[in-house]
Amino acid sequence: MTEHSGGGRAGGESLLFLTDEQLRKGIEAMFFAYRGFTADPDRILDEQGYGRAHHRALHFINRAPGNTVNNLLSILGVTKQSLNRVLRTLIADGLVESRVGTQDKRERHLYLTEIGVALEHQLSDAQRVRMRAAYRTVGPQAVSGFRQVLEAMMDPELRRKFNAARESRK
Amino acid sequence: MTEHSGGGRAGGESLLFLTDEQLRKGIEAMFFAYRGFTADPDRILDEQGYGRAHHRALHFINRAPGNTVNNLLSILGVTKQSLNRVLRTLIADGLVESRVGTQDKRERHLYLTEIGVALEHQLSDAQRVRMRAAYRTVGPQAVSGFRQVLEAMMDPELRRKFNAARESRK
DNA sequence: AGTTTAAGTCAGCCTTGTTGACATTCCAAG
DNA sequence: CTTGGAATGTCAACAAGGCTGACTTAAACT
Repeated sequence: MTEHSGGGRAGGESLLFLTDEQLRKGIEAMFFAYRGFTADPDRILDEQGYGRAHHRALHFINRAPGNTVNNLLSILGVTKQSLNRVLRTLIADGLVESRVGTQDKRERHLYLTEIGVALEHQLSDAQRVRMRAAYRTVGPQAVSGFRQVLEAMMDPELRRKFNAARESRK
Repeated sequence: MTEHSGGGRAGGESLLFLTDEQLRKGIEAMFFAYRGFTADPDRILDEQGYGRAHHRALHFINRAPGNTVNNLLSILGVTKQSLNRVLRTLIADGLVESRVGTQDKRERHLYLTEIGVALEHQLSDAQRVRMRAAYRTVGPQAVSGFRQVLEAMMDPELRRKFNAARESRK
């Protein structure tokens, strides 16, 4: 079952980076880094009485204003009941606006209000501060590798969506 | 509030990798990649009636057998009540053994049993398959960058623990 | 006219996190 | 030897945020 890589079968270049031990370290690093990655926004969210789910909604509404609920659901990968609970509070609190579609009136298009944008900026600024510091520390080449590995780890369907967004925003 | 990087102030090398847009893409990539990263073990855990919390406990007990509960708590960053609930089921199911300390009998040292090891392997194998595929796709240099960025994003205290483990296992 | 789709809602369940209170056991310092 | 504090474990209660299932409404498609 366990595929033991590295060791004997190096070709032109060393495959030592594929040993189980190296992969295990990568797994742990991913766990610890994700914690650091969410720590700062989590603190802000907590003060405002929101959670990580609200942050995700704000992020993706901000990224693609006017997106429909269904679209958001497929990006976030949660049920509509779960998303709706979050969306309802954001709309009630005046951070998100839900507009009836002009083409198809069944659809609701989501937009951040002014104060929604303000909170989203506060959250993403906090997150970017950490990420910018990390990026600066390691330099552009390491960052390029980072992004390559992350993309390769995504589910293909999500990678498609991820790169589609890249297209539309240049 | 927003710190606009990139654009004008490039020195010797381009700082375009530090623009808000690049950082935002990094944040999203992290979100999607983490989902892919946990997807495979999550499926296995679900079949067995366990959750991600059980996986984390199994992982870190396996990594450092004989670790105390307190130590595990500080690594996982949860409350003892939360960990205990998970630990109790794992012990009841015979996946984890809790031995009273010989030096200090208040401490409990945690070990995986044979079937605990078996499940841990099943889980980490699934996770490694995806990571190995990603690593192979992008090559050793990208992997090195990946690891550098992850380490730089961790909280310093956790980075210390992370690297301490590297020491002890070579 | 009938079916499908988008969205929303209600109810109930689960996991996994949290606090707070409390008991036990044991080490170590006075 | 006693007592304070540390390590562990447990109970109860709660919240966030997932989930399923059932059902409504409105609009669009066929």
